[in-house]
Amino acid sequence: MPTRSAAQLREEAAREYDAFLATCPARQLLDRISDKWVTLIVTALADGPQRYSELSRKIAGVSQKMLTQTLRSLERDGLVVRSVTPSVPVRVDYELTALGLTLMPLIGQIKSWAECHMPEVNTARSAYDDVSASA
Amino acid sequence: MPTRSAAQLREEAAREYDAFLATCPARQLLDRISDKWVTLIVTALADGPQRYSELSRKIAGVSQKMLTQTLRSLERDGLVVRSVTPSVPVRVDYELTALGLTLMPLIGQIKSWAECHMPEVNTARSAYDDVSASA
DNA sequence: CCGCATCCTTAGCGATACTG
DNA sequence: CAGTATCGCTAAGGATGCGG
Repeated sequence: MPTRSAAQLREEAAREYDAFLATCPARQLLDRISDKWVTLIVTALADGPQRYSELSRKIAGVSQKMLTQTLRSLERDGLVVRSVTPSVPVRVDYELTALGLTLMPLIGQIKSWAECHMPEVNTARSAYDDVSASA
Repeated sequence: MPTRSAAQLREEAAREYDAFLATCPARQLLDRISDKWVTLIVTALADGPQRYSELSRKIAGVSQKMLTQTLRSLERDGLVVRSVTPSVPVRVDYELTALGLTLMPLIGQIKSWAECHMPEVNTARSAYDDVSASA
């Protein structure tokens, strides 16, 4: 049992790590989670445990390779657990861990933001492109 | 003046767009903002308007090319405004727009999460690597 | 100071084929 | 079903040099 609470440890971590520094581990972590496949997989898992094939179907356009690769990195970082049911054929489920659950809502907000603000972005793009074209 | 409020428009947009679909515009937008340089630039601009050189210094490890390129895409999407002061030498400032300000806190949370939960991720990685090594 | 253009290298990623 | 392995390409992105 630590002499400091989990919340205190996180405060210390926040002071110790700085993602603006190129060599800081937090920078690397930020690079990983700032990834489109991570975003889509984590939000897909918001609905609860999912089978590999379910994720594959839900996240349109993801290749086997990227799905497996990204799931592995999420598992390694402790955001996702992989559970194998040794039936025939094999059944594999993926689920967010407690840690993954703390990140999920944040990422979910990003996805929602993209969907909600699409019209404004489209407007901005048209305006920008018009000015560029007339130049 | 629209017959529907901005909030209503966003609700409609949320129903219309789905980032899980590969061809949906919201998917492309999500891909863009799920980018490490976007994350760092937007959070850097949280402190208010910044000069190009300030951003360059603050975001360690970013190349001129990526900084300029990412700023341009953010400008096109209406998240950032670029203002030029025609002095000699030229002074260029970047600032979040109203739209950018709505995204900034969400992205800021992601960055904070990475910094705060680094210890837990490190622990998870060690555990994962140990199991892999012993296999 | 700001940033565009060019070259060039790397590695991210998709497609395909094969296994328990 | 749920992967692993290999090939091959494209595009991201760094380095350098020039221009307003």
